[in-house]
Amino acid sequence: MKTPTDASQGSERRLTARGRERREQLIAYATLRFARDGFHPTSVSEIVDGVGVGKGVFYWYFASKDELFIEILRAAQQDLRRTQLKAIGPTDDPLEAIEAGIRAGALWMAEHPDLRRLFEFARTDETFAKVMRSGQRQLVAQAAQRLSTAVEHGLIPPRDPEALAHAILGITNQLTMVYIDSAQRRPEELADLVVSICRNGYAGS
Amino acid sequence: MKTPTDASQGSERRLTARGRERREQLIAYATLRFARDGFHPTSVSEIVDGVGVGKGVFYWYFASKDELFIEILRAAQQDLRRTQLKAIGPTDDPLEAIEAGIRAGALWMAEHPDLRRLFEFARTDETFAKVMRSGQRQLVAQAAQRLSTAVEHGLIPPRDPEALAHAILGITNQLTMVYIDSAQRRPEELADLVVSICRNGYAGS
DNA sequence: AAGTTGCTTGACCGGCCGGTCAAGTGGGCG
DNA sequence: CGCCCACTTGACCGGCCGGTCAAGCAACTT
Repeated sequence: MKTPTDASQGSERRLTARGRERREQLIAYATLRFARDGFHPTSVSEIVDGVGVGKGVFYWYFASKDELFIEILRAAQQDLRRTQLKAIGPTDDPLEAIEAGIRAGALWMAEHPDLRRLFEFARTDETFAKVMRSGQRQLVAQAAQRLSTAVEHGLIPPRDPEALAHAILGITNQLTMVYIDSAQRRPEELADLVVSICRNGYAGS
Repeated sequence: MKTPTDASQGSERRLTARGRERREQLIAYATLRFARDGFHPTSVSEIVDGVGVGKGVFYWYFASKDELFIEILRAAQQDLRRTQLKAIGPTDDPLEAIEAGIRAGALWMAEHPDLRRLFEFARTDETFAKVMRSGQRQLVAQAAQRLSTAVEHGLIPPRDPEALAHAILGITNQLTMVYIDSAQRRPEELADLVVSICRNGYAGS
């Protein structure tokens, strides 16, 4: 939060290898607890107890409980976006790119249930909603770009690309929740389903 | 709310007209605050202060903060379901029924932003998630029923009706969030968009 | 050896939390 | 009129919250 150019990292302190390790340990355990019990119900004391360190350790690495949470969110959003871009690769076919993007998104959601739960909560809390909106805007922009290209090439009927991108997001989130958390299907199965419904709706061919 | 068949209510108190009014007042104000500031960050003290009564009044009408929240959720879910059923009416045409259901759902979401926000939070908190799952199951069952009928009549291609119902829910939630909360479009505009995307996906005719 | 700095400890702080309760208050009804 | 009871009050409770800090420890550098 000190370097004006770096938006995502606290990186205010010089850390040794041991320090970086401790930091990651705290992040990992906090992610687990926030996902399982919720952000507000999980206290800082519980986190440090769970890791087996004193309370001061937490405030050595993070300015506050909120800041830790925001860092978890930012890192997860970045990972999702990068995973999606990598999965698409350098394709020329817009339709193929769209499908690959949807599939990668669904797979990421399926494989990161904890982070998904954090996302869902964060959207409902005004303190974190703006972080979520920022990340979601980038994700939607990526997808809308590809959809727009497909419209220009006449590959799909003309429709608001942003609306479609949001719809894809909504389908992915909802179906992941149902088919991964409740019914415990395989991620690939989920991805196929999401792609199919996104493409065709309920009346499509 | 008093009928013994209603599983949501426990031992009720005999309320006078004045009592019922006070109760509704507390529910209304709590809904407002929970939606604006979140459930955990809003204290019981803030609620009674906002209404202008002593703290004991709250616990005269509600057993706990959690119970009040659950009652708000149950009532809202019921209202959504009833609104949807009423909007569909006694139609014979399955496709028409599906579209009317989607439209009514989207309109309800657009017209009840506070309750929508409560729903979103409640899904992320284990204490309330089971209430939400129960309500959502009923909503999805209603929709899946209609979709299933449409498949049987050969009006739409065969696909898992439950998956479609969940997809519709996901699209509705996501697009409402974007087009009502952020961009402030008219509810009817949103409803049209949701119906169109649900029916056709991104590649549909 | 002495100094520097990264890291750790855990008692402590003021404040707020959800919830309780003994003591009223007041409106309707016999 | 007098009583009952639905309703209201607000001080109070034990407990936990996020966050602080003086002090100690450990691993390098000089």
